[in-house]
Amino acid sequence: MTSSLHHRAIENLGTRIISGELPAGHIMLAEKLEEELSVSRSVIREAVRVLQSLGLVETTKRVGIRVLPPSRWNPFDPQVIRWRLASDDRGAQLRSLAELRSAVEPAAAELAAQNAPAPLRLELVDVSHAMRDAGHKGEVPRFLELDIQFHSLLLSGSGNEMFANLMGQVAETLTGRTVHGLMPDHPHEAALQWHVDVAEAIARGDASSAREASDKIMRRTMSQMSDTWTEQPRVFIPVHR
Amino acid sequence: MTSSLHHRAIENLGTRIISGELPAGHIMLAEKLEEELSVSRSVIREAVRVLQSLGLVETTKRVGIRVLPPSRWNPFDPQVIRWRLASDDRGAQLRSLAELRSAVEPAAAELAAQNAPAPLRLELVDVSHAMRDAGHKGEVPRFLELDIQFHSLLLSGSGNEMFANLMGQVAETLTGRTVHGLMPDHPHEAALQWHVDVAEAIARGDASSAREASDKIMRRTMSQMSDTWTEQPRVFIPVHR
DNA sequence: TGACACCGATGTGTGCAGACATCAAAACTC
DNA sequence: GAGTTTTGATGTCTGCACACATCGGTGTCA
Repeated sequence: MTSSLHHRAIENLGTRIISGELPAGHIMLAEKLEEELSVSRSVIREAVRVLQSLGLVETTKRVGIRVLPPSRWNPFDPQVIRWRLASDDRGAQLRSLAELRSAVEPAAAELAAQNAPAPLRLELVDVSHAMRDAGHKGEVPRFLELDIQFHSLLLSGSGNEMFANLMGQVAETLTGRTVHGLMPDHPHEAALQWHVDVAEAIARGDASSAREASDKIMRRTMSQMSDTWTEQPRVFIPVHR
Repeated sequence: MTSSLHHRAIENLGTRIISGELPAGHIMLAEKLEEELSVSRSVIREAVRVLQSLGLVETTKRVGIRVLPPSRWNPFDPQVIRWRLASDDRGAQLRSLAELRSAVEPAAAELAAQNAPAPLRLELVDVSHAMRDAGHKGEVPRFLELDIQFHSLLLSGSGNEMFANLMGQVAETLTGRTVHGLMPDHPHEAALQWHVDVAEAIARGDASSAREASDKIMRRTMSQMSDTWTEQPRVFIPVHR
């Protein structure tokens, strides 16, 4: 069902808005969109309604469908993130996600040490050991898979559904990092040990150690990635009063 | 346009799903919804599309409109958060937001110290001083207003649009805390000073001090609020493979 | 006789076309 | 300039054709 007309219309407009092809303030008419995409009124209307709920457009009678500025987009929506990752803003989006991750994961580690169910703790330890092995052997694809699983378990184990929801985005950034050759074949030895430290601290319920080790991982990750996006301009969203 | 039929339909179904009145797995028929809400097909269809994009329902031909379990909801969507805050899950939602905030704000403080534009830094210092005054004088409404502004400026100053987007939710939790009488008339003296410390550290570009002071605020806030939600069950979202 | 694969009937979402209602921007009048 | 009318876009309603997943019946084979 991923190629319904409705879905394709959303994809078409969403991509074009976020890429900047349809700039903020640009006005579209439902009728024009109908013929442009060769679909009926209902398809366009339903698509516009979804884009409206994502903060990408607003509709005004007697005017049309107005494209909204980036400050109005919902930056947490998975679709918006995906579109931004596919646009020129890719670097800025990756940086934002990395910053969010590095803030959240240590907190998730702390919470997981306090709340995670026992089986999850055991699995986390297993995965961390397997990561170390795969890292030593230079098994890149297997390492990536374990890496994703490790961080997913960590976020999920926090028992905070917002943290857990970041699993998907984290997986995408980790995959992207590997695919784009930003990962060495043999991960840093200390980083491997930190993953084990996080897992074992969580296993024994040591919240502050878990946070500390996770924080080390995140700080290293950030410093590794930061040179990729030093050129990305930052966006300061005004405080509305 | 906040009371269009479309909007009311979304509101009606969204609240009922998140409140649990329409449980996961429950199946609705578009036709039934039409007569139940006394609106036409197009209104229902557009509303269902939006709920679908929020992860609240899925549609299957020959079956109907199926309500999805909470693990599929987009926990970052402002509407979903609002509906959860209005439901029995209120406590769990507040806890999740507080945990997210306490993870993000220190990171935002660190980033703001590195990146915030100069005028924003100055305003932050002014607001922190005004907060201290209002706190001493026991001016509760003004303090709340300044508190919201302080934390909004902080998040906005990070230059991370995801952090900045949390302004709305933070404002709502701060307001809720005050309205529900969880805030003393005279805020803790140390907490007032910590706000000033954060602002001044940001003003002079001292990232680690800014983070540290912000961390103190967050840890105190968490320990203050934690007794309110100790009974809330945690939800562990399974890791899909 | 029983198990299993096939296949058509059924019901529901998806997509289409056209009409009228509504309402805010724009044009007009005074 | 203030108030009024016109206009043109979205909002809402309705009837229809189509796609297609599910279910139950039918036929085949062991």
